[in-house]
Amino acid sequence: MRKKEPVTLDITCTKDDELIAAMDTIAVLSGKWKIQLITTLNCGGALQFMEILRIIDGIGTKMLSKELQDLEANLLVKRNVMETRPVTVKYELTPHGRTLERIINEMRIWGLTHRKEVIGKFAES
Amino acid sequence: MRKKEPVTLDITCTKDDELIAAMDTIAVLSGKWKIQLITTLNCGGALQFMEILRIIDGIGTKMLSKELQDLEANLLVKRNVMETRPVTVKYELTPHGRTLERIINEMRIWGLTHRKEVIGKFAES
DNA sequence: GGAAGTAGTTTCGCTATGGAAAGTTGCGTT
DNA sequence: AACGCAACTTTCCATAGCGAAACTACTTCC
Repeated sequence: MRKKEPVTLDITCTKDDELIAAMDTIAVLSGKWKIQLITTLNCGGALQFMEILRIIDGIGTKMLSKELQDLEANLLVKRNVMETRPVTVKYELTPHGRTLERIINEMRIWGLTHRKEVIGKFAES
Repeated sequence: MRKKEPVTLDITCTKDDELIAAMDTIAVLSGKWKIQLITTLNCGGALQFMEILRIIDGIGTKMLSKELQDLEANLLVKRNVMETRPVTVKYELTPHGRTLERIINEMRIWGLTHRKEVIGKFAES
């Protein structure tokens, strides 16, 4: 490959900073179970670990634990240890986590139109 | 792990189908260079392979080639072979590809508020 | 004939992601 | 003392994603 002296485009329509912000959003929602987990908590309210495990078909303890920790680190999910016997833990979306509903809804809508677009062009050929 | 008889939630607030649609959107935009590539084409119009290679700092020929093929398969990018000597190829967003601008913008906005949220809480502690 | 430019593909290797299964800890019940 | 249950963690393994570098194919310029 050639040596590339970085080209500073005169067409600077998106700042680097804003590009990274969009990529951050993707990063937060990436991972096989994130969207499903967020929508489950958005619909079901506060749920226990084992409850989520039974609701989300196919997920295992390791991935559920990891995905919950990811969301917690991003302040999207709150972990509440209940003083029951035996101890149970409830997970719920934070107010910040609930702001994801809007963008996930947008993704849902775009995904549906995309599907129609692709199926449509596929039928043409 | 326990045997899990799949639980059909009475809290059925999101249909499976719609969940998958949102995940499709993530899938289309996943990959290290997708967002940057789409915004580059959205801003720069029709660009040659080598032009993109020089604009997007850090990308290599293999990944650029692959990411362009991914987008083309999803009908988001059109590949135009120009009858120049030597042959050049121009890539540009399709009308469908341009519909991504809206959702990427939403991601950009959410990403910025998310950054403030996380930095804010971090400063608290 | 050799260098250089466009547009890729191929190979090798590393790291990240994700799954299955078993192990851990701390209670409470029988 | 043994079993059960919640909530995890750990280990092992397979696949996927990504990058650097080299290689291919074609053409034009010197």
